[in-house]
Parts: sequence; structure tokens; C-alpha cells
Amino acid sequence: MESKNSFTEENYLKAIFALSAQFENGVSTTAIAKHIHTKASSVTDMIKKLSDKKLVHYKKYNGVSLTKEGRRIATAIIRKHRLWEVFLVEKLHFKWDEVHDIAEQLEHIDSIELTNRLDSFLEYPKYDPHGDPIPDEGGHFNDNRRMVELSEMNAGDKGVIAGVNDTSAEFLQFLDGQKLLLGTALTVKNKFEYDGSLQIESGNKEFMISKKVAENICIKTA
Amino acid sequence: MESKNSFTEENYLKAIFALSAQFENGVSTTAIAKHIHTKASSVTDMIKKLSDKKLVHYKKYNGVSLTKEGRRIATAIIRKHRLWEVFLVEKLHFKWDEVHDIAEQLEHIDSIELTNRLDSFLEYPKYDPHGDPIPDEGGHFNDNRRMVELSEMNAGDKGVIAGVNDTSAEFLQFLDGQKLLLGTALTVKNKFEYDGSLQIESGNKEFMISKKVAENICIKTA
DNA sequence: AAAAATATTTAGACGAATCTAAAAATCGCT
DNA sequence: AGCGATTTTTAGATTCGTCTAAATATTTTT
Repeated sequence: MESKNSFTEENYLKAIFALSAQFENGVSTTAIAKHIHTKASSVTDMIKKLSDKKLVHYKKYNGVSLTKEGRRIATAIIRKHRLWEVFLVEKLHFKWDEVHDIAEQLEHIDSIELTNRLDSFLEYPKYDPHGDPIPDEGGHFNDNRRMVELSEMNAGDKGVIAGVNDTSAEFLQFLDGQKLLLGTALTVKNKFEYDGSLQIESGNKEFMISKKVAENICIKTA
Repeated sequence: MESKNSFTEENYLKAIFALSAQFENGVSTTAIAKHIHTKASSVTDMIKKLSDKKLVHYKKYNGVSLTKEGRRIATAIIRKHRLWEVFLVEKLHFKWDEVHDIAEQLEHIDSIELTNRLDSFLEYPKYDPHGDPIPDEGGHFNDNRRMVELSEMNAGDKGVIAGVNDTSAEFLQFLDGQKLLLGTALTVKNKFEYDGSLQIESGNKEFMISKKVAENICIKTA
């Protein structure tokens, strides 16, 4: 029996999933609070509810992690979010930095049939417009690519922009202004060790990128 | 300043709009309660809130009607609902009787830009798969369709059942048995001139209708 | 190892949306 | 006009998600 989780519960599960990548041994209350812009006490309350529903493992003062069922729900939401992003960019011609807020709403639409038909309509895309892999119906992320941060690359290396670590509107607009779009091919011409900045060639232009920016650009390398 | 109405508020506004067609001089509390499957006391509470927000006109014991702003919001939701229904049927190949529940969710997605791009993607449809007119961005329903008797239609014509000439119990029961209800969309597949009978497709079924029956069914056609 | 700083949980309250039960107003009928 | 039936509103309780403030546990520093 599907008991129909609220949007709020789904957002907590999604946040815990996202943070689980960084905090391997249980996600902290404050990390979640920061991530969803709420207070630690609210997080504790919600975690208790999710724990009662057996969607998270929880022991007081010990951090939280998803159960199998919790992970299933979280990946289903991510699948929906990313499929809708593909739809918005490829069919409705939104720019890839405009779609997040809308997808954030669409991801909660509850219909497995809809999700699978959307997947088919979009011809089973493997990656969303930000370069993030789209899990299959079973929740599996099949990403065979080698992704490195631009900051890890060296002079002479080539690659294609396939994602970002910072998804804030400011950063995305900055990239857009620099014409650093997804799928943009680039070559590292030079790396300056004293401040970690990189000289980049893309298309016919050359320009400098700071270490901080380079750490937030993910490159798919051959 | 858009103050962001809750899903619940939006559903009340939609219900009041729908019921306003029948109950010309103010919609009753119980009518709304029946329509949204809730209790009259809940309706009274919500109406007070909507009245405070100036979305409905309300005087105790006197029924309720939409203000200009309330009507604007209601038609915007109907516009979204019907556009999404077109998307689900035409692009994702749902059948027209499967889409209501999903559209009921999608209609609350908050993005004017999304709605207008969807409209454009669908090539500005005038009617939804149930034959109901889709209002424009200004909330105007431009329904130019004529009412004709089914017997006047020809092969290839599409329309929606909008009335009957014969109101006898026998005839209405016959229609009910054939699932030819008000609002049912249908297509004329073939017309046989020697007896005036028609081959009709409705939903996923096909069947024959005699000239006599066809003369008593009124169709709204584009 | 004790004190200070930080993280987490508890306690208590609030607004939203709902319900039940009861009171008040209106309607319908003779 | 008045009485009963129906409709509508009020009063009070409940659940959900949130908050602040205070209490408790853990971690860091000295």
C-alpha cells in the first residue's frame, strides 16, 4: 500500500539522499536544516516521523540515513525532477539555468505511468541538462562517464562540460554569461599553480577561470 | 504582489467558478461542500479566508461568488488543467478518460512562463480532449463552436456531446447504456448515406448509431 | 579532565485545514 | 404567522509542519 507522502516528507528524503554522498556515516540534523532552510528542531521532528514510517534509520544524536524504501522514494523523485528538466529544456526551450524551480514542483506529481511515458516521449535520456545522470525506474544510476572537476585537469587536457557542483542561480547565470554551457568542449591551455587558475580555450576564445569557479565545473573526459 | 495561494484555496476557487454556471445568484455552502467532498463547516471557514483575501464576495447565509481577482485565478487554473490534458493525450498518448487525476495535480504548478510555453508547444489548442474550451492568458473563453445534430456531421468530423432533442427516459437510458454522456468526445468514422446511420468512435470503442438516434443528439463542433 | 562551545532534542506554541457537535438563521408548508 | 426541516455558522478539537526558547548531549579546547 502506497501511503502517499507529503511534499514536505519527499523534500526531506531528497535532501537526505543528496547529503548522504558527502556525509557517509549518517547525515547531521544541522546539515539537513541548512539544506532545506529550516531549523534543526523542525528537522528532528520530521526525522522522527520518517523514522516511524521506516523511511530512515535514526538513533538520537547519531545522524540519519535512508532505509531501502526511503532511498527508493528519493531516487524516484530525482528521476522525475531530471526527466522534467529534460522536457523543459528540450521541448519547451527553457535555458538550462531556468528550469530548477519549475522541476522542483513537477517532481512531486504522483503518477508512475506519467513518469514512464515522459521518459519514453523524451527517448530515454541518460543525463539531465545539468549533466546529472537520470536513474531508471529501479532507482539505478548508470553513469559510465568519468567526471572530474575542471580544477583537477592539467594543461593539454580536453573535455566537455557535463555538470556543475554549485547550482545557485548566480553561478549558473555567470556560466551562461561566459558561454560555458553544457556540452561546451574545452581545452586547458595552461594551469597556474600559484593560485590554481586555469587558462581555457573554448571554441575560438581563450579566457581565465579562477580556481573557485573551476572547482564547481564538472567535466566529462573521454 | 502575488501572495501564493495554497492548493486548497485554488481548489475552492475552481469549485466556485464551476458551480457559478448553474447557481447564478451566489453558490451555496452545501453545493461547494458536495463538490469538493468536504463538510459545510469547512467550507464556511475557507470562504471566510477567501473573503478576507478579497477573492470572493461573501455575506453570511447569502451564498458566495468570485471577485474579479478570484475569477482571474480560477480561470488561470482551468487554463493550466486543460492545456496539460492536451499534452497528456496528444504527446504522451494517454486516453482522454485517464488524464483528469494527473491534470488535477499539474494544474497547480506555478509558472506563467511554463504555461505559455506549453501552450505554444501544443500549438495553441482551443479545446481540451473532453471538448471544453481553453481560456487564453486573459481568462477569456473563446468558444466559437456551433451546435449541430449528430446526423448533420460527416466522416472525419469531431465534436462533443452537448445536448439532446429527445428527453424521454427511454432515450436517456439508451444513451447512458452506450456510455454516450454529456461531454463525451467523439469522431465520425463513416456515414452510410443509404440509411443515414453513422459509425462513431468514442474513447477506444467504435459502434454504429442509427439516423433516428443521431437526429436527437446535439454536438458541439469546432 | 573540566570548561566552553556546539549540536541536538524537548517542550510548548502557532497557523492552516479539517472535522464533529451544537447553535442560529432561513426556508417551506399549512 | 408559526412550526418543523434544512441550511449555515460557530465553537472546540485534531493533525501537520513549523517556530522559539530551554534543556540535554556531544565535541573541542585549554
